[in-house]
This record gives sequence, C-alpha cells and structure tokens, in this order.
Amino acid sequence: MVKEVRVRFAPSPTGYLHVGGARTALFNWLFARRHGGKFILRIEDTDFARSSDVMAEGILQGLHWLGLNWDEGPYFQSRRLQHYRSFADRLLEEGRAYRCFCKLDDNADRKSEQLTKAPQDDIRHECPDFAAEDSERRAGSGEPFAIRFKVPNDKTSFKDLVFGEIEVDNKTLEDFVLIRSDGIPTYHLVVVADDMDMGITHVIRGADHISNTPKQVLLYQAAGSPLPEFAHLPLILGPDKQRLSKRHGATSVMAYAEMGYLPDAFFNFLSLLGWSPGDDRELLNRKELIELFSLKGVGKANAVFGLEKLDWFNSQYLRNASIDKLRELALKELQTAGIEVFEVESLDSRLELLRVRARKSNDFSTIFKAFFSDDFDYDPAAGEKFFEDPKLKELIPALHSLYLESEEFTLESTEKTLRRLAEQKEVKAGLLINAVRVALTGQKVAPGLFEVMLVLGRQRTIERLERLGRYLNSLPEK
RNA sequence: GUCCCCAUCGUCUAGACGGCCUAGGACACCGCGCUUUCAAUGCGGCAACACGGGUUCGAAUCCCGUUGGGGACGCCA
Repeated sequence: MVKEVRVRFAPSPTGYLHVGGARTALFNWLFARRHGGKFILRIEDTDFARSSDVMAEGILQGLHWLGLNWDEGPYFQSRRLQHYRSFADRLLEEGRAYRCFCKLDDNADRKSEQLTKAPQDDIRHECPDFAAEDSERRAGSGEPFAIRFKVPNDKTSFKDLVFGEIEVDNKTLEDFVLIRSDGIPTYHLVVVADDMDMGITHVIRGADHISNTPKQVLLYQAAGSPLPEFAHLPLILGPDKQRLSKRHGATSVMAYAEMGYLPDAFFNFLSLLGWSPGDDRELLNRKELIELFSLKGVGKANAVFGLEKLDWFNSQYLRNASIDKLRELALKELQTAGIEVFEVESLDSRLELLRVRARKSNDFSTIFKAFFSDDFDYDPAAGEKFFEDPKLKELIPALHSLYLESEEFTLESTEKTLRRLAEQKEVKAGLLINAVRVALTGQKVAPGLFEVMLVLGRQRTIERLERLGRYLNSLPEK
C-alpha cells in the first residue's frame, strides 16, 4: 500500500491571498485530489507583529471563492508553540544548536549591511558557540538568548521534482535562528516541525523557497527524519517580468472576484500558469484538471500574469454557463450595483442575448445596464455620433407611432417597419438603426437591434423611443 | 556582492529517447467574409528556439561559456 499523499498550503496571514499564493494552493489541491490524498491548510502566524486574524480570514475567503476546500485545518502555528520548543531543546541538547547571546540590535541592520558589504566567503554567524556549561550558566542567570542551528561543514543537496537535483555548499548558509530571544520559533523550525508532525509527503510551494530548502533539509537530517518530496513552482511575475506587486494592479484574488471574474475561469486560467497538460487543451474544468494534473507538467520558467487571456477564459465560461448559473451571477452583480431589475420573469431571454458579448459579470451592471433597468443614460460618445442628424427629430416620433399602431411586433415586422420608414423618408436605414440602438441600450454597440426590441418588449421599446424624442427636442438647435 | 535557479512567438505554452519541427496550439494583434453596430463565427496573416562555441551524420532538444532575467541571503514567512 502506497503512502497517502498529504500536502499543505501554508500561507502567512500578513496579507491577502494573492495570485501567486492562490496558484500554489491550487496546485497543491489538484495534486491532492489527483492522488486521492489530503489537502491541509496551515496558517503560519508566528510573526505576531505582522500577522492578523483579518488577513487569515481573507485568505480563507479567497480559498473558498476558488473552491479550494481543505481536508484538515486550518492549523494555526501560534497555537502550537510548545511543540516547537521541544524540537529546539532537543537539538540544543544534542549539540546541533547553540544559544546565541548576541544583542538583538547588533543584528538588526544585518540585511542592508549585507547587501552593501564586500563579498565574503564565510557568512557564518560570529557569535561564539559557547561551551555547554558556560551557556547553561548565562541562560540560568536570565540573560536573553536566541537558539541557532549549528550548520555542519558539508554540502547539502535535495531532489526537486520540478528543478531536479540542487546542491549548495553549507558555507553559504548562516547559523540560522531557530528560536528568537522572545521565545518564538522562526519559520525554518516551524515548517519542518509541522511538516514532519503532519506527515506531509510533498512540499509544493513557490520557487522563492528553493534557497531556504537546504536549511530545512539540514533540520530534517538533524531530526533523523526522512525528507518529504520537494516540488518548487516557478514564480508568477508582472508584465514587466518583475515580481508581481500592487504596481501591476490587483494582486489579491478577491479583487478579481469583485471585478467580475468567475471562480471557475480564474481557476482554469491559474492552472495553466506554469503547468500544461502536455497537449493543446486549455478549456478544462475541475474534473479534467484533476485527472490531468501532474508535477511532471510543471515548467521551470517563471510565468507572466497577463490579463488578456484571463478575460478570454472568463468570456468562455460566461458563454458556456448554464442559464441558472448565469441568472444567479447577473442578479448578484445587479444587486450589488444597486440596480433594480425589471421583469425578472423574462430575464433569461435578455441574458441569452448578452452572454456571448459579456466578458465579466460586471458588464451586466455597466455596459448592459439598460437591459435590466430603465434608469440608464446615453453614452455621451454614442449620442454625439448618432443623434446629430436633424432629420431624427421627425423620424423617431414617426417610428414611435408606427410601432405603436402596428399589429405585430416580431423580429420581421419591426425590421420591416423601420426599413420601410427609412425608404419613405429617403434616409439610410443605418441612421435610424444607430439612433434607435442608443435609445434602447444607451450604447453604441449592442446585440442585434430587432432582437433587442423583442427582448425589451413593445411597451419598453415605445417608451424608450418616446424618451429619445423628448431628448432630441431638448437639444439646442445648431 | 555571494549562492541558487531559469531562458521557444508580445503573453501562456507544446516540444519524453537529438531526426516526425520548413517549431504546433491558445490569447492578443492585423486583414477578408458575414452584418444595422459590436460581439460571435469562417478564412487568412504577423510573430519565437537569447547569443557564441562544442558533441553528432543530424540539436530548440546534450555539454561549456556569455548575456539577460528571477529568487535567496532577517531573532519575516
């Protein structure tokens, strides 16, 4: 019997769930589902200063939105502090770690210093590894200390399922801190302790953790524990190939939810960032994705997060959504926008007309507002372009009365009526069509005009023509 | 600066064993058709193996170097 696959997503609640984190969570989820394993959620909140419950909540919300349900957790590291202490104490006893009595301030600016400092071969921590008795004595006297791991003089390597064999000389590793002087464990210690405790079989995370991995490998070895499999995912960059940041616009997953992207579309799009099924398929639902997912399909090169294709995916999902789903989406969007929808009973026919044209669900409350509410404005640019002709002042009322009086109101009849009028008045049908389009939809682009009429109904069509008539008359003479 | 990693169209990518690649698909873009507009759709087009050396009968695929990019170097995660 093969060991059950157990993977985890371990965000730190110091920010929202961002695109990169979501992709990591997504791959972990896919991998777990593919292998019938467990997807575990763990909140890495040992940085008390920067962590917050609000952020943790936001991350959970983002995962929910994407449909990334977890099987265990969320575990909060802040509630497991005792656990980590004993791990560190054991390393201390075994002489694999030592107390560091350096003053905190001495190290505060270490980072900036390091970047400007001349190259140095050995970046090993300067704090002496005191003799055991000495160390005990100082600790006993209440002197504050941190616990550092004693990096052995050797080389450390591990196999990465994506990047292959990676080896570093331990000389390039500092004696990193395991327990801070305030007693709180650091990242390296807690990840390893938890991953061991939770029986994580595959550590799937961003490539920014590659250079952290040797330190963690050392910890596994010190603990005498077998290594999990590691799989590092290439990073997601902004269009300028720089690390994705607020400069690039929205990086929070929930921001995409608010912009009107569908979770399924976002899910699909994200799945293809850094991974490929190996063939040309792109529109893949969750079930297919689960079946197809493999770490072998993960590429090594960083990927740029580009919005055009996301938009395309979204429009595809909008187009293919069931009418029930579409209605739910539109209603929700219109509600949040504070738009009161007329004739909800006949909503579906309008949605069917719009679905191929919609790119985001926000479109329903913006460019397609006139299909749901009588309270809409003419797009100024559209008016400028199509209301110019003075003949319209006569034509629109004429059309209005024709529609009012005609017996039928069908696709054919409405078109015939309009075209005949244009012919009689010796104007191009386009003149009327364009103006009427703006009258009915407020926009210069819309679905086929006569379909729009039908879907709005005779009554509304007439009312809107009337409205345009009044509007034209209110316009100052040229 | 040091260490690690990466490198196919503008973007996402296909490309197990080197020959099936005059490098495929998708998005975007540009034409044409359809058409009352836009979208959709049909057809067509533009567009890449970073560079230089090897290895080989043969390299996008292997090796080395160069250049470029990214990541990591915290008592952050």
